[in-house]
Amino acid sequence: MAGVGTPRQLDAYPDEIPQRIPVHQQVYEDLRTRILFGELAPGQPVTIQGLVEILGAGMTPVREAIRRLTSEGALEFQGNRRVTVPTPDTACIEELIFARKALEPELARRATKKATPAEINALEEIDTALDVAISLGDVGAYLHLNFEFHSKLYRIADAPILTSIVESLWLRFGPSLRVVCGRMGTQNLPDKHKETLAALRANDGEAAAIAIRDDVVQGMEQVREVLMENAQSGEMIDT
Amino acid sequence: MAGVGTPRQLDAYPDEIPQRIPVHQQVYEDLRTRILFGELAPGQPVTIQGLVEILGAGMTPVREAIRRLTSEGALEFQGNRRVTVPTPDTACIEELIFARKALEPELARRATKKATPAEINALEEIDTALDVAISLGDVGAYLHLNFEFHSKLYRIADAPILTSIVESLWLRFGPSLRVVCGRMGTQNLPDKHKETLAALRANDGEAAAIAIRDDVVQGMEQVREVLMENAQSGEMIDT
DNA sequence: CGAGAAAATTTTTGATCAAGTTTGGGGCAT
DNA sequence: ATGCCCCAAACTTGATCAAAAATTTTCTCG
Repeated sequence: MAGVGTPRQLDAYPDEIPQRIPVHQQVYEDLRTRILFGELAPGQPVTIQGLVEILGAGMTPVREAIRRLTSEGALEFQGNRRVTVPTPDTACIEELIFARKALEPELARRATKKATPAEINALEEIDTALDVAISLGDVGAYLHLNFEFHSKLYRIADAPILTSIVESLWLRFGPSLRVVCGRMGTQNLPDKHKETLAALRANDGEAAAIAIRDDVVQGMEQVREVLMENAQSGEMIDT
Repeated sequence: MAGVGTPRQLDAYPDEIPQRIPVHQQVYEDLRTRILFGELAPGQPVTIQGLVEILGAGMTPVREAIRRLTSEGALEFQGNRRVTVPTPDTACIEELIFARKALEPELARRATKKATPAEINALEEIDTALDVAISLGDVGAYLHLNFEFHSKLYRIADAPILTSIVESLWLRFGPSLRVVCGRMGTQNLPDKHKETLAALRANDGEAAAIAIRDDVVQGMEQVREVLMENAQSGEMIDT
């Protein structure tokens, strides 16, 4: 169906800007989003031909997207030719915590120096929407908005290399975040966004760094807890 | 004197079971090595069809390798469909210095806890070969051995995520390292490998962390200097 | 009449797809 | 449980189409 007729335009958006986004890029973004927000569960196998069918794309673009995501740690070679969404173990979580604590406070520091009032307001809007999502128990919206808050902060920091590293870390624990929410709901998910916003407004880089560090630690602690529960119950089924 | 410095030989036996390494993997490793050791200069364009001809591989595997390396920051999209070896600017070097200082000392700390005497001896052997390469002015051997020293240290640390991040940082400044050597030779390239080895032997994680941090800072300072010289002379030609 | 710029043509390169080949693994028989 | 066979999925290639760069041509103006 998707390949029939004029190959000029993909069927989704008929009258958009002629900004030809390549198929491999579209597939990459689609898959990345799905992984980041837990639409693909940890351990789930990802096949090339499966994606070819689902997405209606050719084999080469799908292949490229998978390689890219594998490179970023969002997918994992499972030995022989097989690719899955990785299931992080305790040691991985340890590493993720260390890396996030080492890098994200610096991004907050840099963001503090560069943020304009308009940008801070935009961040606050996201955080307000986030509170709504939490009170409604809307897990999908929570995950999207939480990532958007941090992602926007990184973009303000204007540090492309650090940002790309940190976002690749998000891809590694993203699938686990939905598991966390499934386990403990959205109610018990405290964050330090208010403190971060206050520090940005006060132009206090150190306070922002501390707020983000606390936010990271809190979040990752919960991932660690749920992961260890899963590991215990998983051992009874597996092996 | 490459004989001493190349313990890397993969398969000494031509008709052994070939372990079927996929072409896309081979292309990836080949290209990665070339970038890491400066065989491709910063700014140099990298074309798919060029690689297809040079490497004698199909189009799809080459494409996959390029996507992977782009993802790791070893290559860069240059606007419209074109890919080049990136030329880092001052801001990039700043970020690289920060990230390396934030992550590599921790790898040294972890390596100290895990290193066996045999592993430390292997590291020392590499460092000895490195000294030989320096005294001979063999830039290629120097670059390979220097990377091998650090890479082996990371592997001892047994932290796959941190290691993959740090190695992707190496890919970003690798091309510049050869420029550094071309500018100032191998004589004035001090390192802290002796101090690192001593700390490993003394099982002193903090000392190892400090030694590696100093090594990183020294190395990156030189990259920064050469980069700034190049930026000045480049401005006169450009525009 | 010549020089420079804009337009058209050629050429090079990137993007996508579909077909052929190989391989790992699950299922079935022993 | 073990070993063989078949199939589905991965790997690879080459062809085809589109887009951008390079080159040539042509037109206009001084």
